[in-house]
Amino acid sequence: MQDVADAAGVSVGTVSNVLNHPAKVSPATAERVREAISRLGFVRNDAARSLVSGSTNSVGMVLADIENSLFIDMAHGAQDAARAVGQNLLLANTACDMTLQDDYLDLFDESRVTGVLLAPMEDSSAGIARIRSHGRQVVLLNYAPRPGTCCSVLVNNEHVGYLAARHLIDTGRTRLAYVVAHDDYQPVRDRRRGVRAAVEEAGPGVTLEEIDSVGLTSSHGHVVGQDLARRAPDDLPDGLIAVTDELANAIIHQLHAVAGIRVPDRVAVVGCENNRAAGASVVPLTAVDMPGRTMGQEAIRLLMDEVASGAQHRHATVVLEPELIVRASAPR
Amino acid sequence: MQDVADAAGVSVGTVSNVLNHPAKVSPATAERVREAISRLGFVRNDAARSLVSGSTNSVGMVLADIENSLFIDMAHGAQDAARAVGQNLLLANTACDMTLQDDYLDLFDESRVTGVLLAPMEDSSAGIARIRSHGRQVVLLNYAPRPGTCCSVLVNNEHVGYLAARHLIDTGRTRLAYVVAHDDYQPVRDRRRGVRAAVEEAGPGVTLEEIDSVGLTSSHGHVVGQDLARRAPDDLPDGLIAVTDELANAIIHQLHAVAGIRVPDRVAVVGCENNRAAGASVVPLTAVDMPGRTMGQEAIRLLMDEVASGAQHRHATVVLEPELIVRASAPR
DNA sequence: CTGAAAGCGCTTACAG
DNA sequence: CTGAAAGCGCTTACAG
Repeated sequence: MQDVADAAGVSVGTVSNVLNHPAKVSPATAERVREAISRLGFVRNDAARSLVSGSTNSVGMVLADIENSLFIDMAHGAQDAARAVGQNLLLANTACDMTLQDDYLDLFDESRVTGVLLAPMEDSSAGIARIRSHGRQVVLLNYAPRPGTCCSVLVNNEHVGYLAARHLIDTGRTRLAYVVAHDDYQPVRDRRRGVRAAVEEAGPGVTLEEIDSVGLTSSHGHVVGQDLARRAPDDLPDGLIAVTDELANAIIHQLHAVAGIRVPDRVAVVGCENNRAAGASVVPLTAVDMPGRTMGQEAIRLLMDEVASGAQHRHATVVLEPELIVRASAPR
Repeated sequence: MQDVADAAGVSVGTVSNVLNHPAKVSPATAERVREAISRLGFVRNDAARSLVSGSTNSVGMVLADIENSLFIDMAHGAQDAARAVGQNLLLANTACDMTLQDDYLDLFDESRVTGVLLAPMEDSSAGIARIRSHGRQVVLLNYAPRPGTCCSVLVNNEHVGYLAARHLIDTGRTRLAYVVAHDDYQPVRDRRRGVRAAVEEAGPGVTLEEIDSVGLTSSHGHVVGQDLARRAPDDLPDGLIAVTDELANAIIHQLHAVAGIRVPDRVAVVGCENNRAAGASVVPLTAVDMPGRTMGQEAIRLLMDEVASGAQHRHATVVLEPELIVRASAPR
């Protein structure tokens, strides 16, 4: 910066002003300074800048699973909203590793980002409390915070489960099964509640069986599908809800393509996320859609609200409603 | 930091030493300092730190399309390799927007990251040259740089096309079609060359038709599929290569599920990326696999090499070989 | 082993 | 409108 100042025959204060407060500088001087900047290839040092100002123009977003299109959607929405308010969005993927998650929270904390968006897979109260205690703002996505600890954007996951089960019941299915795993993951737990509520509401004509899967991914779904395929025909459910799309698709594959148990004729299947792959599967998947983009946008809005209002900020929770997307695996 | 020093009854220099060079501090003092740090919730200011040291512990990665599992794989590989050398990986998604890409390149440049990994969709020489001229190291992924301008990690995309076509020819298909779009995207162009080479090599018994699609996504594939389905049976190719998996899956869907033209019996189909969705489609997709994780790892390796060797660094290009994954859409 | 001091590259009142 | 100076929070030789 001193070099630029020398080259333009001004002081560093003036160079700083043309960069930050152009109105304070005469046009002629500004022009000379700009010319010097580009001639010398000067790049403002962000570290020094944020050291003085105490803040940055970046929002950090920590995602538990960048493979999952829901998380990608949240990142997209957040990115759009962040840019609209002049913030850059920096992404970090923890791959469900809590140590990594803590590292990234600390990294963003140390680098004094404007704030942090966190979409975790496990309770993260400790990490949140840690960086909040340093004054770093955090908004939680898709995971309810301890009451009053921070802002959050949630989907009504109970309603996700409810919509899925209700659709099956409304289309005449009476023997429902709910395939679930990873019950310590809050959204999963909530969906179960909704499934149960819909079944109870339907009365004694509808039964619910809960099938525990070892995990939430394709390979786990294949196992569940194989088990189901080995059952006596009378033991088969006629409507199945899988807590993730990936699970649903794998089960459909085993049932429909491998074992010849027609979907949806014999078993109708509903997924719970409406991931990118939902429409592309063997039998296009009926699924309850999670509004990822909107979640990301809302999260940025809450974060900027909090940053702007300072001490008088009140934490808020935004709960978005899911929507059923009907496809072939469980038609109308 | 001064607060910590006061609380522990030492100077700030000593506090800095327990953080950075614990060996230089007596155990008792160090303990007192650590206690003060945690009691006061002190967080080291990264900006000040990097202002002094002139560098950071973060690598920035700019991705053109976070929706594409190839890019996600590259991020994963890079993340693993980065952590192994004590670097954090910061991700930025440009959603194929070159303005955004330039913004993020500049952001990482200004924040003095250790280096930048860039996986673009278009020629990015200008941006690369700009930040390289400031001494910022860049490694290009999946896009060949102007010769001698930076390190890069590529896949032999010509061989991708070759493997796809060759597999169809080897399994007895003689009327090949290659569905392509976005020919200004280097990997796409390279794949075409490979397809042509395999067909020429096969001699006059094998023909190749090139079908121009408007774009690379599902909706474009549906259009191509519909057009094909309307053809007279004799006009149909018996082997089809789509330049992306997404295109391939959409075409299969139209042909097989909608129009009743059996895949692979009537038309065998091969995709060119082996994306996450490849195995989950109506007819599981035979595809040429791009080694995304390895690409990310190699990119970090090249970057750290360059950082370590300074002026005497020679740019290198790592070319990884693709591999054919045979599934039902084009069996052995 | 510990402390005092310089300096990293900026921004921001404050004079002029 | 412009310049000189202080200070942001650290790290790093250098004395002691």
